[in-house]
Order: sequence, then C-alpha cells, then structure tokens
Amino acid sequence: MATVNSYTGSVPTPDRTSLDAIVVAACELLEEEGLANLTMNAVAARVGVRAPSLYKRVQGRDRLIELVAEATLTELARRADAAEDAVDLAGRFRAFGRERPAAFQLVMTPGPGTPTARDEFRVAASVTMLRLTGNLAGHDHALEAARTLTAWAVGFISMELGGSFRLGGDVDAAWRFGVEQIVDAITVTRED
Amino acid sequence: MATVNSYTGSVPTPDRTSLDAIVVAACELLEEEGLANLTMNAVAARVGVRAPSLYKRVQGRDRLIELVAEATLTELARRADAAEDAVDLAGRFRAFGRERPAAFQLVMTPGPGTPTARDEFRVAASVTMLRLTGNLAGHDHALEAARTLTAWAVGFISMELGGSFRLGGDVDAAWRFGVEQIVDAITVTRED
DNA sequence: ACCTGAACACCGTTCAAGT
DNA sequence: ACCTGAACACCGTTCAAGT
Repeated sequence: MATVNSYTGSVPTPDRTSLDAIVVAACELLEEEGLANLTMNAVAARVGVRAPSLYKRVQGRDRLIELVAEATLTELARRADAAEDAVDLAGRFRAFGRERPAAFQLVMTPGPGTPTARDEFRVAASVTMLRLTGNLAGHDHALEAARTLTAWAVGFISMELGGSFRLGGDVDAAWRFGVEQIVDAITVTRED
Repeated sequence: MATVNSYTGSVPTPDRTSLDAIVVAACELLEEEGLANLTMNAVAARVGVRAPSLYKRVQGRDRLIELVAEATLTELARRADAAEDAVDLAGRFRAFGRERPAAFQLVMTPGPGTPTARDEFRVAASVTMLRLTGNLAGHDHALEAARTLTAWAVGFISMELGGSFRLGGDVDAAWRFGVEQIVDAITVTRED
C-alpha cells in the first residue's frame, strides 16, 4: 500500500493514528467488506480510535474514498511502469483487478455519485499505456489506440469480476483472443 | 419503463401502490439521485406511501435494486433486438448508457456487493450480440467475438460516463475508430 | 389486507467536555 | 492538540396497532 502522507509532530500526547494508517485500513476494508460497508466506524475500529477522531485527519467519508482511489491509482501506475509492452500491460491490469477487485472497480468504473480521484492521479496511471500504444500505433494514433485497448481491458476485467461471462467458454482464451485482436488492430493503423 | 408485474386484487381498501410503480419510481430515483440515494424512504414518498408499506410488495432494498437491474436489462434487450448489425448494436448500447448512465453502470459494472440481476435477464440482453457477432466471426468464434466487442463497448461507455477521457482528443472519433477496428478484428477471424 | 407510527440498530457528522 | 461520549438527522427493517 502506497504512503499517502506522514505526520511527525511532537504533541502533549503522541498521536494514536495517522492519515496513512486510516487510508490503509480503508483500502483493506474496501476489499474485505465492499464500498457500502466501508464505514467511518469500521475504519476507526481498525486504527484503534473512535469515529469522530477520524475527522481530525480527513474531511469525511467521501474524501477518504477519494484518497483510497488515489492510492489505488498510484499503485496501479507503479505496476504499469514495469510493463514491457501493451500485452504485458493489459495482463498487469487484469492481475491487479483480480487482486483488488473492489479498488479496481472504484477507480475504473465508479458509479455516478461515487467520489473519484483527482485528474493528476488518473493521468499518472495512463502515461505508460500511452507510451506503449504509441510504439504500436505511432505518435498520431497513440491516444485513440490507448483508449481502444484501455476500454477493452477495463470492460473485460469488469465483466469478469462482475460475473458477466456466464455463457460458458474459456474466459482466459477469450482474453488472449481479445488482446491479440486489439493489438493487431491498433498496430495496423501505422500503415495508414 | 418495462412492466415488471401487476396486481389487480379487489380488497377492502384499494391498494395505494403496486410493485410496478415502485420499480418505476426506483429507476427514476436511481438516475436523478444515484444508487446511494435510492432509499426506501425516497421511493415510498414518490409512490405515495410510507417506507414500511413497501415491504408488502418487495422483500427489501437489495431485492428492489435487483428488480431495477432486471427491468433495465429487459429494456436494453428490447432496444438491442432492433439492431441491424454489430456497429449499430454498439451504438445503441452507447445511446442507452448516455440516457440512463446510472442504470447502465448498475447492470454492466456493478461494484462488489451491489445486487445483480438474475442470469436469465443477462442472457436475454446478450443474445442479439451473439447473433450479430456470429454473422461476422462465424459460429465457432461467436462467443469470443461477442465478448471482445461487448467488453470494449462496456469499457468505453463506462469510462466516458465516468469522465475517464480527460486527455483531450475527439471522443466520438475514438468511438468510431474503436468500433471499426474491433469489428474488423473479429471479422478477420473467419479466415482462420 | 394494506397502511402506519413507533422502535431498533445502524449510518455520517458535529461539538462540548475531557486529558 | 488529540480524543471521546452524547447528540442530531438520517438509514433499513420489524411489528403491533389501526382502518
């Protein structure tokens, strides 16, 4: 889990928690109990204080969810950085979605009304995709190619996590089929 | 809004609402206020009763959300039926997502813990896609092709609705680029 | 037979009072 | 300066009492 902030003030009584510990606890609760059960009470219990104390570190539940989304995107960007090519990158997205399905859904397909990460965090998570699709599609088509591959990967992973693939068949084969077709398609564009 | 059920019993006092009216009110509230604000109180107020009365028609909030998801898939299936080809179908998905973004997200990318429609409703919404992609990719590849196109369309629409396309560029052009590339890609498969 | 107010166990959030 | 219990306005849900 990425470090979000740190406090080291020396005060009469030492602090019993930190913004960092709160965000980490919220990330854990998100996966274990789902967004609806990510409550201020549950987070407080996990970090060892009472709910009202959380408001010394974070404005409220919505802001806490934003911080969780931003920590998730930071981690996703970190993993994406190590990708060797577009196929590898798509695979890393899928692996992340399976490890942390609730966080993945939170950042990639937040429902209307769900707090979302600030733009800079979303951009950070997409630069590697742009670089790698640019290698395939050429500079002029990098953005469209990135959108095509990202949309497909996000849709596939979301549907997989949501149990939308219920007609049988080999889901892993469908993934490989899809990546291959999409990468071919956006690579062809170079010849235009 | 599709009819979900109907009650016509003649009783001492005429019923003041119906399951149908409740589901319609819930669908409206979902779009206007978001899933988090789709409360039993709000639904009850809209149909003209108090919250406890709703429990005469529906087991609880989770079941009501399931019924909303199922009514949404029924409507989506109805619109899909009229599609002429895969490109047209993808366009109808996108139009539906823009008209009813919250319902679209609810059925296509429900977060962990969100109540979901029963299988039969999801299947009904995917038969047209299977038929049309089968025309392109051949019977043997219909399922994989349907998954590729559906995943891409769902991902694209979700990201568009969630405001994930913030790097500028022409989003409509990216849509047309994407459909064309994907349809080409899954059509090629026939030559295997 | 449906509808209701009251009640219960929860939420998020605020705030005066403790240390 | 942080932490807390109490309080407030909300939730979803149950149930006895009304009509």
